[in-house]
Amino acid sequence: MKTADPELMRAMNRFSVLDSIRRHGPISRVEITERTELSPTTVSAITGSLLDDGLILTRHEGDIRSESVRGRPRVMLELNPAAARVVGAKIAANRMVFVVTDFCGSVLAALTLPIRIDRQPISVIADIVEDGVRRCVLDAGLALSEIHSICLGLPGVIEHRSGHIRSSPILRDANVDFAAEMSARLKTTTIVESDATAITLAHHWFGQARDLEDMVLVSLEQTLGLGVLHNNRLFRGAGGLSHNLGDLVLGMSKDGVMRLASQAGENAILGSEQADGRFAEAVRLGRGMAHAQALIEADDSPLIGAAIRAGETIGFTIANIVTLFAPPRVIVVGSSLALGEPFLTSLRKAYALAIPPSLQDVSEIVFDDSNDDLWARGAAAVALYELYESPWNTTGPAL
Amino acid sequence: MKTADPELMRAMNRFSVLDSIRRHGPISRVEITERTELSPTTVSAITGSLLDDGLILTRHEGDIRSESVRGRPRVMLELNPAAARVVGAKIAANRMVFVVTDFCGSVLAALTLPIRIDRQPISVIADIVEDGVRRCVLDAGLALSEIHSICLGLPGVIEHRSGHIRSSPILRDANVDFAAEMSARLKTTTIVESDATAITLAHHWFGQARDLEDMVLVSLEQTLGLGVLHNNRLFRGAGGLSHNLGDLVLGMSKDGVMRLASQAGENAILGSEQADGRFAEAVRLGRGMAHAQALIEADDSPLIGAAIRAGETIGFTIANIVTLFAPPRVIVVGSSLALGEPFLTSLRKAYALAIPPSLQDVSEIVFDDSNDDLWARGAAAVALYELYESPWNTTGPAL
DNA sequence: CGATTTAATTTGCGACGCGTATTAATAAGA
DNA sequence: TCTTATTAATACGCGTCGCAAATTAAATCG
Repeated sequence: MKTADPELMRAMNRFSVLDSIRRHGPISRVEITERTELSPTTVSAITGSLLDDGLILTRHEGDIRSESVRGRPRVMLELNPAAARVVGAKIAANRMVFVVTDFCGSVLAALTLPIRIDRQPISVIADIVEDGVRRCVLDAGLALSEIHSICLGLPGVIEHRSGHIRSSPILRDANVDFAAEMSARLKTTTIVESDATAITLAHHWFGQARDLEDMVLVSLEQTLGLGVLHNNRLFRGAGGLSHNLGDLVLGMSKDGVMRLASQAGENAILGSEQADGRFAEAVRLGRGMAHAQALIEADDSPLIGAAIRAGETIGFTIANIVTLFAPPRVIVVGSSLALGEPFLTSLRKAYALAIPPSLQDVSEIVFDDSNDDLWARGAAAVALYELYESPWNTTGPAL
Repeated sequence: MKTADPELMRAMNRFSVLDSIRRHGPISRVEITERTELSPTTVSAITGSLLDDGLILTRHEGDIRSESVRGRPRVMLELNPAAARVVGAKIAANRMVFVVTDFCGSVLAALTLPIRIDRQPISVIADIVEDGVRRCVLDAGLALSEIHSICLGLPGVIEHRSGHIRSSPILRDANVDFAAEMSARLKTTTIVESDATAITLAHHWFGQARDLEDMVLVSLEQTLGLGVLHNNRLFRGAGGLSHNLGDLVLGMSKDGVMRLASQAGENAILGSEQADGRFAEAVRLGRGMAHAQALIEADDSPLIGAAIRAGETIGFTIANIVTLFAPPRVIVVGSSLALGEPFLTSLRKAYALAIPPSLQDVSEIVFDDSNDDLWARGAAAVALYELYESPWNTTGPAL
């Protein structure tokens, strides 16, 4: 077990303060005191040290309640955007999205590469990723040496702690130490993370879960992913292993197992339409969902049927997830949301049927169709999170 | 967020030391130093305070390596059994089991009431439970006032934090504040917990998960439960809600949802045999599994078929759990294990098929058919755990 | 019996968080 | 304009913690 010494105590409170500043914009010391329940003294000491380290800035203007308030005005504190920069990336089968963000998580530069990397050997993919990172950093007017760390989000079973990709639908190889590979290439600390986990943190920081400390996110893309926020922290399986919803088994028959991915994955839904040559081509190029959307609006009944079936399956799967994690909110994201009403309605209906009565009021389902940038930004947030947890001068009694 | 002050620090380290002593029997201070990575000074201070509080005892004999070792002999420390007593209970549909344990978790008295309480109103059940607790305490030669706290383990959806039973297959009523009810009746702190969670802690403390800090347990009784140990702690859903495996949905049809409980619950398996009057009677009296075992050994093919189907379903459900939690070990417990080879073989086979290749080596499955006492002891362990976390004299700098 | 070895405690130090008192910076009132 | 009231932030002193080094305790070995 981790041993508790003053240093840990300091680190915890420092994180607590830093997190308050991040979450609640420009914020005064008094308000931090209230939020963290730390004493004014401690807050003052910690913010002082954060200021010394250049992680935060003061601002004298922004006190909202400045009109007709008597005493000394509050000095507002905010993150120093220039304190560090990180790169976040979303790596998917048919595209990569890179962003460079500052210390606040604001995007400085974004780059989308619509490249189909599906099942290329690892070296090819690493080449493309390396290139993307370098270009995006350049676009931001920075040098790679100015980047503190990089986080790559990709689908599959990721072992965050060790940086290994145990398996990913977009890779040919299995069990690759991708973090080490990319760290060596870019000479910058690189971590890998499940894309679903990344977007989960993105929603916690910037999106629909800012107000929550527990939450579950289901991502419906070519791969089906799951992210869990538990007690304000990302919950990963034992050993830091990420979840992979698509691997869930729905049932068994003589021929083998029926997995969720084969029932409600993007390919499964669109696959029902593969007869049409133009459509298949669109799918291959990553435009499948856009096409599907058009077809559904034109009342393409086989596709609508597939969407309804998928929605039903996802619906009760979400109910199962709620049974296990009891989160107050489930956020559903991903390209499959483009299937529109037939899909969503059947999902909601199936969920309502499947959720056990005793959990009926526990969870609300929310849909969110943010763009790819948010995913990449989530990856960046993962990198920032690790930074926040151990701000370089962890020890720093002023001086 | 919890604010970190010296008190928290001390509490953490105190717990760490106490836990070392609990786990590793009589243990010397040096060894605690090694295990906890605390400094000898700190260990000495904390053990001193624990000794003052009467939570631990010294023992001068038990140094194993005492022969032909030069220096000053180690003084062994161990829990003081008399430091506190708690009651643990397992409440099931057709029986209740109570135990009184000492501070080490050793059973001082056990009491089994083979009473069918299925779906009685809450007041009736509370009466029986109250009676059972009182009798068991008496059997241990104690008075209720000497009991520090009580933990009741029962199936269903339990909200541990608030003490509410949101729903339980053995209760007629839903959303009962059972902890408050029993606390008032017994005038002793009473907590409620999912039975699966209780047995999970039992295995962590006394059983097949002593060496692990992550683990998942699946309980197959009349109800299907799940317990998760994550990072040496019990993992409960958001809000302290326990999991209830039986509510998991396997699929949907026009008539409604198909839940795991209806496919692989004890009643579902034995239900296939209800034609036989004698057998139905046995089931009603809680001897169903014993009978089933006999029938299976006598090659009762419909029942064997049911067992195989149930095993298959449980098998891939476990694979799904592993996909989500990636525990190094899954412990399967509960009366359904009595179905024997047909059941276990089909479970293993289904699991092997269903587990995603990338997780093949992650988890091992272990079966355990401990008796009911262990369940009740697990409940007692839950009570003790909360005691350990805040040993009364939380503040106590020697003096 | 003294030297040696290992265990446990004592001592001195630096860091932390907190409570109280103090200083800083503003608005309202005379 | 000057004073007072009010609120924000800091300085100081206290008690606790954990740790490293020194010291004491208790055994074995020659």
